[in-house]
Amino acid sequence: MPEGPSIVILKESLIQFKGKQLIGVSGNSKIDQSRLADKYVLDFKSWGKHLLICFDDFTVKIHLLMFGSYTVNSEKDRAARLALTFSNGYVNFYSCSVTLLEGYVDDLYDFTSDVMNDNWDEVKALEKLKEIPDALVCDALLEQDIFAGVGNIIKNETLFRVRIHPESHVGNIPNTHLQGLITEARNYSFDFLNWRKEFVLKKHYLIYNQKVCKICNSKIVRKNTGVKNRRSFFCENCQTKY
DNA sequence: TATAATGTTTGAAC
DNA sequence: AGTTCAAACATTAT
Repeated sequence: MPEGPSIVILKESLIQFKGKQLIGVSGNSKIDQSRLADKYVLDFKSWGKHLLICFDDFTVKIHLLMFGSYTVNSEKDRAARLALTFSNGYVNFYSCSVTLLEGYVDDLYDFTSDVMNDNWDEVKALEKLKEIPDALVCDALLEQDIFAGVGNIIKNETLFRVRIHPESHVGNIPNTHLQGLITEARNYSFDFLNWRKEFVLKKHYLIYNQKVCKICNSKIVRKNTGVKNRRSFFCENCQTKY
């Protein structure tokens, strides 16, 4: 569920409730649910892995973390964390993080750092990468302040596509390749989005969870890398370590 | 069945 | 005071 493109799918599934008035709010979330009662949802937005439910003077942030889920117009056999009912249907969120943020969403988020957003700014991303030359690129890609929405699958697939070794130091990667990495992070995220919509994401994995390199047939290395210590899959032969 | 995994925050420990 | 790290949360496929 939880990488950026999946949250875009979630957002799109909620368009039917945009502009609608809440007629029911429940769930075991500890936010002040009375704030939502009878309010109109102005919009549903996403920023990276955050789903944002926008009200006039506050924003509800849903983060699915690793295992969160949701249902639209159906139930799960489990208590909902937050259940929102409208005149034309309802959405339930399960085992997720729910936070109420004061203020309107556009004053709270910088959408230029969301790889899925139309306002994604490659130049800013490059500038931010230049500020962390000592970081490993596997960590940098997971940095939500730079690449909001990129998760571990997108990280691995993007690095393989641009033939960069996950343990490369950011400062050692030539500019043209850094630029290519930034472009591909967004590019692959949209492939991810389209494949996930068609339920064919897994069969398109080139490196993630794979055993053998699809280019050179050599054994793919699986190793936890970086200070974030997340799983990386890479081909020593095809990906350059800078 | 035990394990590990698409993630992030928190607070203790150093 | 800044960093590092384990714990916590919770579900599902293998």
